[in-house]
Amino acid sequence: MDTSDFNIPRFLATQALFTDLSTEELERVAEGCQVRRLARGDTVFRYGEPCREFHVLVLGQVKLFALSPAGQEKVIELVQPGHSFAEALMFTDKPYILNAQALTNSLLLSVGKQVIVNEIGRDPRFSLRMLAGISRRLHGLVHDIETGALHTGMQRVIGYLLREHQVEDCSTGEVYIVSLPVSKATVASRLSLTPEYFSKVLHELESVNLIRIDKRDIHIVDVPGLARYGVQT
Amino acid sequence: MDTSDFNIPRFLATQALFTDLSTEELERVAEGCQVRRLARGDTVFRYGEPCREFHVLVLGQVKLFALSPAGQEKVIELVQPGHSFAEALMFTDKPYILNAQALTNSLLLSVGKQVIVNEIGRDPRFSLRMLAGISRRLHGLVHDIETGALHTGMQRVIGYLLREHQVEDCSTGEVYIVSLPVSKATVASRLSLTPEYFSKVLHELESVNLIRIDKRDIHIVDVPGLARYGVQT
DNA sequence: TTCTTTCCTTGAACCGGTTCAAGTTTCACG
DNA sequence: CGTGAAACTTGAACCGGTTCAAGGAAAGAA
Repeated sequence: MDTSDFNIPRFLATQALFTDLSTEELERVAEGCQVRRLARGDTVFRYGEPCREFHVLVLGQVKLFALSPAGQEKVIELVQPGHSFAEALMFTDKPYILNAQALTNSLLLSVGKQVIVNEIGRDPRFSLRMLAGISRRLHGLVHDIETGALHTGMQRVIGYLLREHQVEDCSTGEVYIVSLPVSKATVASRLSLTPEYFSKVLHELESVNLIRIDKRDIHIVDVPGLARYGVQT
Repeated sequence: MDTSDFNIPRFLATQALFTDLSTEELERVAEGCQVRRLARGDTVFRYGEPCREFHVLVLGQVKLFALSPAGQEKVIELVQPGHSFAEALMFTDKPYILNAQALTNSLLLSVGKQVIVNEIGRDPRFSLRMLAGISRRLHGLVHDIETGALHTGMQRVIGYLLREHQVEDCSTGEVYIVSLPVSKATVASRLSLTPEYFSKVLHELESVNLIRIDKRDIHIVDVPGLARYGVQT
């Protein structure tokens, strides 16, 4: 987690967006980048600030969130290592409409707008990858609006557990484990629930033997049963 | 509203996305387009169908909506003439994740994916306009998620009225008129409210003399008062 | 270890918004 | 016009989820 020995071009090459770029191109892009170390709680950007770059998280965790006038916070997205954020905000020439904050000590790579615009001018395939990336993000937001408006809290929790469980090791026999990446309160906000209600929902699912709660590890005991419990409730 | 005498290149030229294109380019793009007349209730596309084009509404009204398993519907967006939709879905090579249906008799221009990809290869400025357009859409969705999670029904209604009122003629002295573009039930769904509750909220606002309801015309009697009523309630 | 802080849980009261079930108005169309 | 369907309103009962308040469990720091 040291900024000095971090090889920017090598990291860029691992990103889907920058595949196919030659070594020279990668180095040129790296020129327009900036590496930042963040401590837990550090702000990456704030609502209203001008936006001249997008960000790729190398290590750690970052949350994107909105704040209500009253100060209440709604998590829009939890960013994991290897993922980027705020690409879209860069292209509208408008200030940030969200806040971003590190949830743990993190390493962040910020890519300046100019090098992206250059690359778009140089390679149409790059444009298409950029468009595809932003479109995928847009897909995700539409999905969130749908589930927010059409599903109950219970259904959103179940949907979250079932969507995330794929990632985890499926070799533990019949029991899948979802490790919550962050605090329960933060996951709750991501799902538009209060921490209290999220807790109640999880414990209801445990009481009917569909999951087992072990700190932040949720053991999914009965996957099909969990899916069924969603539609009826 | 006849398809035969509709000049595609001329219409394309009025779209922000296609500004700067030469007459020949516009004609080439027009080759990849298709004009469709739609009757009220006609489906433009359905969830799950493959997506090989995006759409520009020339005349009429179209709603984009999600359907819950139970058949309940949530309006994601109300499309007005001159506006486009489903650009983003085109770039992910995934099927439509929404449904689109005409609310009134409409005239629709569908632009094939191939001509867009061609244009991206030809002109980086076109890529940037495309990116800016999709990014703006993404902005809107983030805004919807925010207000959906952080604001009450009353606040969403007030926000809607205040955002829309700008468009209307501001010359009627001190009274602004917002004409609901579609049925109250549809606007309600757009705002994630039941028709019943939307009605109650509007009539509450009328009872405290902040608005006057005249069919689909909402006269905003007291703009600052309305804005204030939102924050306190 | 012990202290402190943060995170999580639990229960009871409460409320914003929904549902259901009328009734009324509006409007398109013959 | 009149008539039927669609759109809108209204009230009462209900419920999913929030709020508030308190206590308990984990995790870090000293």
